[in-house]
Amino acid sequence: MSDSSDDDVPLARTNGHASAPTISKATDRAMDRAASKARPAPPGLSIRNGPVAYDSMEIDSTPNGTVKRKSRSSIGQSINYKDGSDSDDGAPLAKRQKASRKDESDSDDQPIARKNGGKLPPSIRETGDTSDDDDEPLGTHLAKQKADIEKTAAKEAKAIRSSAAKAKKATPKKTAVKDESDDEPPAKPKKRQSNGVSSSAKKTNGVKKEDSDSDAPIAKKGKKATLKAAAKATPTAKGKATTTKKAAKFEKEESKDSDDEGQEEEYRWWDAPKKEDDSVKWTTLEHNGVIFPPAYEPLPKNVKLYYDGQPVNLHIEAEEVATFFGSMLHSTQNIENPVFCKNFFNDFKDILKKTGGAKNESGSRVDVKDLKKLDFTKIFDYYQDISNAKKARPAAEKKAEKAEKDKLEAPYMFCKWDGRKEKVGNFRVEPPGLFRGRGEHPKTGTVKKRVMPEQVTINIGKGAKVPEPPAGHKWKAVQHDNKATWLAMWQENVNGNYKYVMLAANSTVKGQADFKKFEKARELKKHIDRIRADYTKELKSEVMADRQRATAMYLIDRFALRAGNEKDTDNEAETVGCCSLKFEHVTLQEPNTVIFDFLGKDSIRFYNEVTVERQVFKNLKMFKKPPKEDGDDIFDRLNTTQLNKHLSSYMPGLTAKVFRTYNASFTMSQLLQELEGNNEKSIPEKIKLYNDCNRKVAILCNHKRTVGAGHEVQMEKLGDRIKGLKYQKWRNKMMMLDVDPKLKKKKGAEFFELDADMNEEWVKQHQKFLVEELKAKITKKFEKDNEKLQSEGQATMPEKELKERLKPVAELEAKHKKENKTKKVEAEGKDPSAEKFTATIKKLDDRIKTLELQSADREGNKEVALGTSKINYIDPRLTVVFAAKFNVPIEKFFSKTLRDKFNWAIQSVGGDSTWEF
DNA sequence: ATGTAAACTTAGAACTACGTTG
DNA sequence: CAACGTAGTTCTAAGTTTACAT
Repeated sequence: MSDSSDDDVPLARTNGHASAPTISKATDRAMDRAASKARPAPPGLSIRNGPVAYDSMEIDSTPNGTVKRKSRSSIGQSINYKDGSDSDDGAPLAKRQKASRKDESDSDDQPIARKNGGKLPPSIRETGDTSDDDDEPLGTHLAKQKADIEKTAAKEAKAIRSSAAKAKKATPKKTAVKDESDDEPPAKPKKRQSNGVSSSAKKTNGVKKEDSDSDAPIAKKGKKATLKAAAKATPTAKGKATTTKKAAKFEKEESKDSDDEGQEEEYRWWDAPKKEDDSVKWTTLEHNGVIFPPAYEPLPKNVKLYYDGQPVNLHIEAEEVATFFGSMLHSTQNIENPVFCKNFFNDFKDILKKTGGAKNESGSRVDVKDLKKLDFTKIFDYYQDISNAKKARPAAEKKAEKAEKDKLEAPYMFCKWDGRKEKVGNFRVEPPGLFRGRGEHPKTGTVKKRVMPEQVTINIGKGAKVPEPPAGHKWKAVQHDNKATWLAMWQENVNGNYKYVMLAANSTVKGQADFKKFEKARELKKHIDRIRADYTKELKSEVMADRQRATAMYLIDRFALRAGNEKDTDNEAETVGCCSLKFEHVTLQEPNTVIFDFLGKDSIRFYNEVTVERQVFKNLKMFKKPPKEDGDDIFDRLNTTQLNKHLSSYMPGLTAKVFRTYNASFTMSQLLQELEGNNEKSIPEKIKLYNDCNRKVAILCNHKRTVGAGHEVQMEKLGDRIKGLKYQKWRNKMMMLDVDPKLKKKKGAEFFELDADMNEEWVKQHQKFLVEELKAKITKKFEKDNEKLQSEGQATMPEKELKERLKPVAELEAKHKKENKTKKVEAEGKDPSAEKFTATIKKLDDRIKTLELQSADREGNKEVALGTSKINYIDPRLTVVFAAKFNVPIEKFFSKTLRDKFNWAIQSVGGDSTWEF
């Protein structure tokens, strides 16, 4: 259908080509008819993500003139500013071959030729199973389970939902306890309030006691899990009679009810009744502000920047900028990135201009116009030396300094929030430096300026003492917004982003927010059936916008994509999420395989081959219909606002991101459930099982990490160690034979053969290695002993002694020689026996097994980051329950900080292993 | 409706501490 | 008992979402 760009309905996005506003039945039918007759594979994830090299993209996008967003050659690319030296191939994530995927990419959405008839891509077969309706990212088995569970859950949920809704409607509304309303000036407009500037304007309207709400309708019974704990702690929040406006303001109401016996004792908010209005975050707030980074320390006279071989003098401000670059010469990743260099150099030249330029020794101006002629190595070395010296200092000194630092920071570490001591997260103002944007960030390398107090806004309780700004300075503003949780804020100069000082993860506010997040995800369980049914229907909507929305929801639900806000392409790296997917990010293969390949958040590559429901496939094909081409949006009639608005009609607060939480936690819950029956296993094994589940979730969420350069080497080392053990095992077998030659018959010749992955060549190599190792060990010991003697003022041992000590080395060599020649191994040890050797072999076997396990584990793990999902997506209560059920101490899963962060989960679920997500 | 400021969560890399093990 | 690797922390960039302004 010709050009569709001229339609009445406004487009969600205005770049590039648009799709028609509606889809006629005829169009749909035509697509169906033309479609391949191949039987679609069951929809579902085909766990085929990862591979494919990432080097250049062959198609260099063909920006279609008009577009205002510049479309780059999508993914690929990875500019490889790798470590200079060897710099391999530049593929960022290591080796991976580019999948052949010969791309019928473009052709496929065209005239709908039936292309590869019934041939299914291999990945589809992997998903096996023919159940066609419901499914889940983690394979069909899990999928079915999920479907079942949900069906029932959803049903009862529906009942609960409707009755609950009714009940709610009646009471809580009034509960809102206005109070607010009569306040006059918007003492606290919900948000917005330009940088606190307004603060002054604010009048002291009596912060109408919001307390009153706390005693409102305690209708909410704590969830049952809470009950027993509640009994013990029972805060009786309602007892808070008073609250005469001002009275409560700064007084701790503690005095009254506070069951917080131990003053400082932890506030068990999870046992407390829920507040229905949580927009007010605090009533009193005291803190000490922020710590500014130390002032710049000029370089010593003898350390200079060089230009064109000549040392140059700089104004101190320019010098500081020079050190930003100079101190990171080791970071080839940045230093070799032309964008980084260009941005830095521009900024550097600016500051030079502003500060009088660079001067040579005789004081005349040096025109700095080529970055390549700048030599920072002196600066670099200087900082290296300093850091080395620092590291080398005696422990005591280090400790002292640490203590000093701690003392300095102590006042900032905690704040007083509603009278309780709470930990502050990031009280340090970010130091100046070079902005390190990720991926192809257009601004990477630009100077991030020093933040001055004049840029910092303080948010603090009305009656609290305002922290002193550094001498001679003042704050940008001081405000008292109790609907905000931050203590201080400033705007960074590079991108104009806001930076906030907030509380630490283990604080009450953060904990409550976290709890809320997971509860919301759990609530989604109750609506998911309806949502899915709806979008499934809407996949066929005649309204393009609705059809796109439904399709996007499908992708978000099924494949855990992020929402995908629109980005400012010339000031940010080009990454996408669901709503911002572009033509080139999705490849379609008949009959129903979709290949996603794009850069997501943090420029992390998302590569996934999946099978989808036929209708989804058809829709995507439609959304890619010509004249759309590279650079055009797939969902041109959808944006995240529209999507979220629709979602929230299903459930208050439902947004795209909730699906990720839901999916991750739900999946984890299912996977852990499958672990029932492993109770007898050892603790390490159970941990491993848990981690395996964790890993699957991480893969689902596409949480990656770059594999360190050293990893390859280490894997090899590990492999060698395993082989070494296998070799020892073999030797032991041979020794058995030496003791009792008859065993050969008994056990079969095969038993005594060398492992398949080793040959004589390798053995010789290994023997050499063993010899060297022994030699090194002895020599080292000798030297050490000598050193010791020397320090004690005694005579050192002569070389002769070393020779003597090295005798075993020669013996070992001889032994090897002999063994190689005779093909036999003489039994070692005193009274050797076959039994003894069997025992050692068994031991060796065990070690080999663990090492192999570890090796596989590490390999599988190398580019998957488990932490992110554990910290942000998996409901911690799942882990707590698992730990309890399987008798594994929670420390095995949660580090100290995580235990603090998830204290609410640990406490509220406790030993109760019946809790379910 | 749409654009934008603001606020808060999520994210991987860099740095540091710490337990293991040769 | 140092050296090493990894696990845990810190840092701050990069998302999402909300609500206000227009």
